[in-house]
Amino acid sequence: MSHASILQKIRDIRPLHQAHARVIVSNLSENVFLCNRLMNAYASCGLVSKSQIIFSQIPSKNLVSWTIFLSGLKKNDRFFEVAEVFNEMMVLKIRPNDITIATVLPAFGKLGRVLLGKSVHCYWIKRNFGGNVFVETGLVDMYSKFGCMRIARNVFDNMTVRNVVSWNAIISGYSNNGYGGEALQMFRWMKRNGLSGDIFTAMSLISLEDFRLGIEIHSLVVRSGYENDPLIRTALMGSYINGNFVDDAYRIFKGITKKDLVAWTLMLKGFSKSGNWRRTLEHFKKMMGEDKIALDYVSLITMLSGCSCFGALEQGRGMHGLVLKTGFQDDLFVGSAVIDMYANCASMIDAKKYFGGMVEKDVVCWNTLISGYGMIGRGNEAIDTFLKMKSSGVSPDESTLVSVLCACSHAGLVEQGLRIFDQMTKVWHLIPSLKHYACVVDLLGRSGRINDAYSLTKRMHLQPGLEIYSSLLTACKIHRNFELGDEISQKLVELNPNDAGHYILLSNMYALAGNWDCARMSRVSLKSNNLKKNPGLSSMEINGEMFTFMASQIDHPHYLEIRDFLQGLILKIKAAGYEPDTNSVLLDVSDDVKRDILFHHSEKLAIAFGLMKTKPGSVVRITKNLRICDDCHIASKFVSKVYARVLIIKDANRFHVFRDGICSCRDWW
DNA sequence: TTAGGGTTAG
Repeated sequence: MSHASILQKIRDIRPLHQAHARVIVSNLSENVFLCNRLMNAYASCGLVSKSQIIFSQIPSKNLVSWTIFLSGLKKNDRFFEVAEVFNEMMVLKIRPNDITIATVLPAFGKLGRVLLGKSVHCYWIKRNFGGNVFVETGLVDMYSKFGCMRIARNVFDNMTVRNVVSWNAIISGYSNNGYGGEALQMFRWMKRNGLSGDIFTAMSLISLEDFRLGIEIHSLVVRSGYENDPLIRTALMGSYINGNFVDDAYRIFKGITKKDLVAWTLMLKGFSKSGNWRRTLEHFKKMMGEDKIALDYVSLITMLSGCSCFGALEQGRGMHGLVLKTGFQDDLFVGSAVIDMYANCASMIDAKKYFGGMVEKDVVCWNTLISGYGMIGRGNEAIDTFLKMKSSGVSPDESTLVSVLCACSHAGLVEQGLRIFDQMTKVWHLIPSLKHYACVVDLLGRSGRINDAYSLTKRMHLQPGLEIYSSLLTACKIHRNFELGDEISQKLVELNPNDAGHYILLSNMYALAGNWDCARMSRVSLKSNNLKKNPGLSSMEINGEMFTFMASQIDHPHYLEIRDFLQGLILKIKAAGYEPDTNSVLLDVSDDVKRDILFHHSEKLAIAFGLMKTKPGSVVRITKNLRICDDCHIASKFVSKVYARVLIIKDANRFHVFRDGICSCRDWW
């Protein structure tokens, strides 16, 4: 057999090294044809560096050498280098052919290199002699990854030849971009064209989370013989987790004989998404212990983001340690997850320290740090960080503006926020989105300029949506503007009749206005629509263990000791001047009942438990899933003074740091 | 030429 045909078949490293040695011994190491085959074989074994060395030593590279080198990089997920090498080709005026183009398009899609992708598309149109199903499918896939579904569809519609891969590209494109209906329509159209779909089609359809498709997908999976395919199973798990059916996902997980990293990581997300931190931790320990799974950057990010959501600082520090141990400290994604974890655990010193130690910082890292300062009410430091970011040469993006505006809003820096908004839109030519407008409405509304906020929503070039009206309604509630509040609430309910939050806000507002009939009516419509209010939960981590408290939860394992402690606590803070704010109880009941409800708020249970179980003088950290109520806010200030403790409470919006009778939010929230 | 898990802002 010739050297060439041997090389084509080799897919193992050892025989490949032997064959390579023979090529060298036979004095053939300058033969382009053989070198190309060698490069291909090395890349297929995952040894891109070898392939790179051979490529650099070929004296007269041809187009095939370049294409094989690019394809090796792509096969090994080295997309950034694909773009670099392709650019080099362009500089050297080497003209790519159809195969080269079909090779690089997916890399451009994954990298989000829109301009580069479009210019290659133009080049291909100019020199095209007819259709090419590989290039066209690559284009459909690339534009789908860019989120440009119109262009993707246009390319797809103009294809003269389509295979199952082309159909999969357009179906997954629609599915990944949130167009479930269109994905389904294309699937039906594909079937009418005589194609039944394969495992890729099934994966895209599974991720649609449309359970009505169940039987159809199931039969497709069975027919294609992939019923037990681990990929199909993990896709199903993901779908269940997105739909909040964690136990169903876990059932599938248990049935997988060889569980890989993706399956393990998915369950981490599932447990933490369902609010079960204890189970998340148990799962993680199992994953690290008995199954000895090596962590990668995605699994690290998943755990870090869990610690961040639950405010689990001790566990978070442990994860930080694992980041260093596994060598991911220079990864940008992991970096922003670490910064976010520290920021969400109210430890800005650690967040800033990690940020400072990063070799390279991208826009997400900066944004994370800015919003971290924002959440804790350190608005000036957020603005300062924003200015440093600009002078360091990193361009702000849409999220930067959201982070800065939020920070200004939390700190009451109205003029500064408005100035930055003005500058970003006029000088940086950033087109404001609904989110930006929602931030500005929030900024104006909180400071009492409700009319300015309202007229902005009428002036802007976009149709106001849920976000804008929610911000307005919150402002109406804070500043007791019941008339406008009523008008806005009606709009919110019309826009989304299934959101319990709007009914609650409306009911609370009527209650504040003393209009108990309307308040009751709003709660009745909540019930008649079968909607449930999210229960208020406060949680805290003590010695790495998470404790969760729900309002009036008398069956809590620590209830009796908490109740006794709480009685003493109330007496002590009352002696210091605390008066229960019964207005915070938006129910039409007697003052005695109101006080009883107030004293059993989840925050107060958590505070009592925290004071009992932690060392005197140490910081008590609590995370609440909803906004902290007025009375708990007042009580926390007294507790911080009377017990000489720092209380850090994170609510749905921001942090409140109570120290010596004062809150860091300066009662601005 | 198509594939499952991931970071910021509300």
